[in-house]
Amino acid sequence: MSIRRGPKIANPTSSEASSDLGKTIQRLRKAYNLSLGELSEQSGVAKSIISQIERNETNPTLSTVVRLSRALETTVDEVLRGEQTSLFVDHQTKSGIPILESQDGLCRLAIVGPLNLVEAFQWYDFHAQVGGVLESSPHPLGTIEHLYIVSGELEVTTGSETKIGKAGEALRYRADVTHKIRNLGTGAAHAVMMLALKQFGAQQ
Amino acid sequence: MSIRRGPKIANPTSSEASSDLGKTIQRLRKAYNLSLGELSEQSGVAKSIISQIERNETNPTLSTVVRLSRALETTVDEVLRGEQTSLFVDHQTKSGIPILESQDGLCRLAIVGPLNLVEAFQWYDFHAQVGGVLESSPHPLGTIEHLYIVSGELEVTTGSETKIGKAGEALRYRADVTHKIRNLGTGAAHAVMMLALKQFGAQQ
DNA sequence: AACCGCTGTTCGTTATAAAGAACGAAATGG
DNA sequence: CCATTTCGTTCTTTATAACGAACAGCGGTT
Repeated sequence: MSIRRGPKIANPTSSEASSDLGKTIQRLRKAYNLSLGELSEQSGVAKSIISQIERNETNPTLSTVVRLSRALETTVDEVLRGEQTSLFVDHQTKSGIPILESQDGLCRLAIVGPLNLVEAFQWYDFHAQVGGVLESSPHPLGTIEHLYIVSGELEVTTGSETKIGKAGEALRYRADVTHKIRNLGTGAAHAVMMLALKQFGAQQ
Repeated sequence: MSIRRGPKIANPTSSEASSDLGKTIQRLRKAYNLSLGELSEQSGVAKSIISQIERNETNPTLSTVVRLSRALETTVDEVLRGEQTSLFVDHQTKSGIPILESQDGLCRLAIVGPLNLVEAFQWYDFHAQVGGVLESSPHPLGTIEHLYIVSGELEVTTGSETKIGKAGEALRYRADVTHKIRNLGTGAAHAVMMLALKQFGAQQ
């Protein structure tokens, strides 16, 4: 147990690449709302292994990591560095990493639908508990955000304008400025968000 | 041998990540003029393994690839995609991959000196057989190239100007335009090249 | 309850990645 | 010419990554 071959590696199991891979993989998996089984199917990696990787109990093979990062629409390096990006949604950088929870822990964004999205559109599933606030820094110029409120009540502030939407309503607003989504209602809120980047089809 | 577990992987050994890692690793290693033993020492990976990796006879662990790509001053993704960058020297992208041989196979560039170079300077060892031509696309604006000819005779063309240097002479020219180094002499030529990026100390 | 479908975990097995030593082939040089 | 070094490869052994199946923990039905 003690005597190992590698004289350099401090820690036998954890991948030695400082930032724990596991947490990042898990964050991404959850951001896509995938279960271990689903990611296993998508990536071709046994779910038992994914489980172990997420808990840093194994030192995965390169091919395994490649398959996982492909299924998660990202690159190996991106997964490696773990980049919290510190903020919430930051898609400026393509293949940016969507993140799970807002700072207050009350909001949750998840990428919706099939993987392999085209660049121009991004779908999200948005959950906000009472009082939750999601603040996003500006997206690329021309980006429009569509918010379809499934249940609850949400207030959107973009620039200096503020609007309130109730269940069944849809809000549409520019997302190339700082914007906020707030749950001021009495219960949890659920919405579907679409981000349309400028390129083509800014409408619909 | 035949029945494998992974239903997805076509080829058991080769890392499944399309571009053969091995060739890239080897190209980088040779660009740094390292032997297997030396790279082994620098990276902490057994040289036998590096040998196998270079011949795509193994499916390396992530940590192994990380250690190698660190020692080779690059990133895992860079190594993965193999990116020939199609051209010869292309340092625009930091952590760019220096390449071994010119298209005609007659020139050879090798990074000189210790690893962990600072950004602003790059040292190369340059060998050109008779008739060899090294054509480089422009480096970042303001970059100046210094060529100290150790032996042989070289002709440098930068923009529209052409000069010839003999052994013991040094040429200095702008490298932010397409430039060519040609060995028109009767024997092989050997030179040391320094690339000075604009930032500070364009002279020295 | 017992029964599903789902989650994530653990277990047993097999193939193999990694290390180090040993090897043969060039290159060096005395 | 035969020793020495250095190169890359091959060999042997050990630890373990990956798999699939079996498992435990939960909600939700009938």
